[in-house]
Amino acid sequence: MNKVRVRFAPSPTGFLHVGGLRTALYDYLYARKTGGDFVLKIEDTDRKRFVEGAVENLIKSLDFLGLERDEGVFMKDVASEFENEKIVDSKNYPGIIEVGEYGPYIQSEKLEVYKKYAEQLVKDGHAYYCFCEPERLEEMRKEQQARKSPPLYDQYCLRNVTPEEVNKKLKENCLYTIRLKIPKDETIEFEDMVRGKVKFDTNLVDDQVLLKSDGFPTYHLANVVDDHDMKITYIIRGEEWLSSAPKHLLLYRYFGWEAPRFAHLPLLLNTDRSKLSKRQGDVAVEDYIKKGYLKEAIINFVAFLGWNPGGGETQEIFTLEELADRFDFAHVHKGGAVFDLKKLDWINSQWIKRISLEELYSRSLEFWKEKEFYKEWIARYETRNMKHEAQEAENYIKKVLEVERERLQKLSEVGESNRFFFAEKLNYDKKLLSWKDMPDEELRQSLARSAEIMENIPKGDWTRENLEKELMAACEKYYKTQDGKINRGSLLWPLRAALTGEQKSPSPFEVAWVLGKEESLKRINKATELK
RNA sequence: GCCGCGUUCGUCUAGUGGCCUAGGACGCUAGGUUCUCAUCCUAGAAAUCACGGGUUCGACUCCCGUACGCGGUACCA
Repeated sequence: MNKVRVRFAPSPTGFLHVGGLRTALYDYLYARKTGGDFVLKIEDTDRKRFVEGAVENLIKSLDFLGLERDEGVFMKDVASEFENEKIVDSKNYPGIIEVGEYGPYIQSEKLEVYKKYAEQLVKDGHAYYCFCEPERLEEMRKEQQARKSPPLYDQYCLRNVTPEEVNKKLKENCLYTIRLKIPKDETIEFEDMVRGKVKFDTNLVDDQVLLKSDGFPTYHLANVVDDHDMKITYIIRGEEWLSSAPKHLLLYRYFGWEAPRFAHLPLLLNTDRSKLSKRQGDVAVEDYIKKGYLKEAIINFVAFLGWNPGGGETQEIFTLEELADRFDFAHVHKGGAVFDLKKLDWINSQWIKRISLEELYSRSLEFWKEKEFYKEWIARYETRNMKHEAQEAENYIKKVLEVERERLQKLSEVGESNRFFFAEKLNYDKKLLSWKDMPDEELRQSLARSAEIMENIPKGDWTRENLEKELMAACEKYYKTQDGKINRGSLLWPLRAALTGEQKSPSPFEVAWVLGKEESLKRINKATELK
């Protein structure tokens, strides 16, 4: 059996779209699962929609997400990773290389190839030259609409332009296109990997333009030609391509090539069930990264939009490797899936709890750096201008993160609800300190007891565990009621309020641990002096 | 309009003719743990399986039709 070869074929019209990511992901997963090759090619035949920098952006996004490719288009700086492969510089994109023996992997770089194939089709009687002008075509379509008949090219040039006239016009450099001649009265049938048997009546298929008057091929020609050149065995793409599949199948037949298998994926939808669009929220993967979503979460979430591991599996958090291990087309859903942010948020919070503290720190750093309170706090460190201060600041942030991670949904929220960790002084009303309207005297006593306990914990033993142990012991000692219950709030609430100045926060043990002995005692002291 | 594809709790989905008085997850509600918040745990509400006909001893599952949604209908991909 042939090796599985799949490809992701984006057009460089902007950023990586989440729909595109889902397609690329399934490509990647299927290639990994089967031990096949994953190829990246670029479909840049539409010059009107081309966006500068889009190719580079696409590559970087895929790299960032960890969807590694075996072949095709790469950034130049990874050239050294391919030892025994054929590598060429891209003709049209500086800084980009093409790796593999079946290139070019960029459509704009093989224009002559498509032209040659289109002309061969004409020679074989499966395509013809068309000199119709856009205006006539449009009028014709309007008429067909009005007559309620299917909008198809009327084959004017096939019927009325003689071979002699064709030659003459060609010599005169008239603008022309080449159209595919669709046979009449035939049923094109194929087995889609997600939809099963799909049928089309060729009488309703248009004589598609294969070669445009600007010399560029259309998607239909280019796609078929280079999927064949690249020995692609499985075409995984969005459902929007399903209707043009018969044209592609015909092309494979006319060229005498074996057609690959198709898998048409269900669409990603807006909340109103229309095709996912910018209008109703973010569609670029980059936007989600900027909002503080982890790549693991985005991949995890997107993988489950249209696919599931089946068999009563209740676990939903999977790594890329685990997904690759389980992926199959049998469990790809047929219906479109709504992109539900709530679930993404949950998956993201799960991943925030799962990655290492080191990872959490380095990935959240850029978000910290945007916050005013962080900037001010770090500036205070920097004025001290000592080498070890930077390390100290990093350690402090890591402690904050350790305490904060279980309540974080997105990286962008980092520190937001715990600004007291970074404040020079707290602003709060004295009333906040009091637990259930406790009298002043009792409050003073409560804070004094906390302070005393903490004084007695040596700096070296300043851990969350020790703080909790000692403070809890004090609760039992001082605040046990007659019926044996322990009124922990009497000690813990004033302490926590003094430490944070907030109604809600992490526990006093955690806060004191992060703050350190000195700062904790200072804050308790300040609270005591409040009027 | 024409062609194609689809349709199970609000959302993602399990389900491949009897295990389904339809299961899980998110979200929601209630309770528990708890000094507060979050986490965590437990419970609950939530789908007449789009609708109507068949086929079958038996259908969410197969067939036909209808409705609705979406996609395509370009010298865009």
